[in-house]
Amino acid sequence: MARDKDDKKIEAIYSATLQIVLQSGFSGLKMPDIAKAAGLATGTLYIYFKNKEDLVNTLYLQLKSRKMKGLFSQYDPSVPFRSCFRQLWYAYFKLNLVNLQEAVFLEQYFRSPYLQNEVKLQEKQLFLPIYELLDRGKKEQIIKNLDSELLLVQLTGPIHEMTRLSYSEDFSITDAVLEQAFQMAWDGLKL
Amino acid sequence: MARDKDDKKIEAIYSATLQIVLQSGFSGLKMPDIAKAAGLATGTLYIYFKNKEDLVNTLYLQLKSRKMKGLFSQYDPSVPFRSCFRQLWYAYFKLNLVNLQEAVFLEQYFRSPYLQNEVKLQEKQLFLPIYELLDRGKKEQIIKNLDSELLLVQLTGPIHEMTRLSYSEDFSITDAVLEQAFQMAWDGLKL
DNA sequence: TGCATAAATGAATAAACATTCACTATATTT
DNA sequence: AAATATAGTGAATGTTTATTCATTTATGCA
Repeated sequence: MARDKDDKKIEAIYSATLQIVLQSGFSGLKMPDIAKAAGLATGTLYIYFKNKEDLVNTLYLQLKSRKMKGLFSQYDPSVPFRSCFRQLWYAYFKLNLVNLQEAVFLEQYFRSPYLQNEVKLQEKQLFLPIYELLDRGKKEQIIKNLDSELLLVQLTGPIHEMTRLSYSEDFSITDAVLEQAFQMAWDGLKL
Repeated sequence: MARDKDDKKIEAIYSATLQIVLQSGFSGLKMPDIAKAAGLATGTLYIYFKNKEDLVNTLYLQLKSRKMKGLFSQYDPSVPFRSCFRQLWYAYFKLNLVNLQEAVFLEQYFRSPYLQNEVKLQEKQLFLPIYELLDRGKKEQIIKNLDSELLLVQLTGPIHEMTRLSYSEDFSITDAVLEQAFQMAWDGLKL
């Protein structure tokens, strides 16, 4: 045999891609730029990925699986409703905030020509445990008895928005701010 | 003189651009496609706009001014706080929903290489009357005394999210749903 | 240590795309 | 109705960007 492929290089490519997408969107994403930012030659990208589309789609799947892990790794549906809710809210928030790059990539991916239709459907399953939790809260008469889609929008919207804000502005998200945001989310949903 | 430039053509170009950005994002925006969708020859685009960048930036300014008008045309700060608030919330919602295409364009524009730095600053002024309204609500002890940035996030986030949802899913936004969404927003903010 | 094999390189090529331009069509003016 | 000035056209051109490939470099194995 000979040299092995290098996992660190793959990570470097992913990281470079996310960085560029954050700065310039998908329309600013160029293979030579990715290579440069990853400290590689252009051709090297084609050893690890068949082409640009493959790179983008593989990265998407990668992020999705990380997202899954981050969101539900600590989740325990057996504790009281409000604790569940709080745990998931914080997990979702941190997921988005800590990895703004990834959040922006996903946002852009979903409006790009790379998006495959099947992917769209898969995405919904990711939130299945959350839908279940909301149903439970309605049954236990703790939260408003509204369409789960609407409730979810109310929950994720401010988080996504805040994530965006935290990057462009100098709005620092302290623990206190976080708790205030959670309180507003809760007040909006609770009966 | 001779033929006049045709305002309908400019509108067709704008409309085609918005449509494509909605479907494929900025990275899917190609001059030949714009021309085709607008029912024009490629070259015609260059009669109305210097180049692609000019087209995109001009459209941005256009949308921004429409947004301004739509948001504040009915606004009357002399009525009671909750009425003001409700009026602006609905106005902002309709603005986003009715013109999903425009909302997506703006979202993408702000992550594109076309974004000029000055534009970023101007954008904030657009919301000045809203900041004032929030300050008033805090002073009158009607809403929570939190950072306006945070309050705004809580308000606009779900609206943006819902707008996105309304396109991709078959989630129909009836008057009842709208009122539920408003109620949640209000419950989140009120003291 | 040296051979075999695959990774890595980056200049060369191909493909995609923005832009131009020689030409045509049409409206306005006299 | 002819003259003319400008809009409109789309194939041709130039530029940017994705991809390939001949060559070099590094690694694992005998």
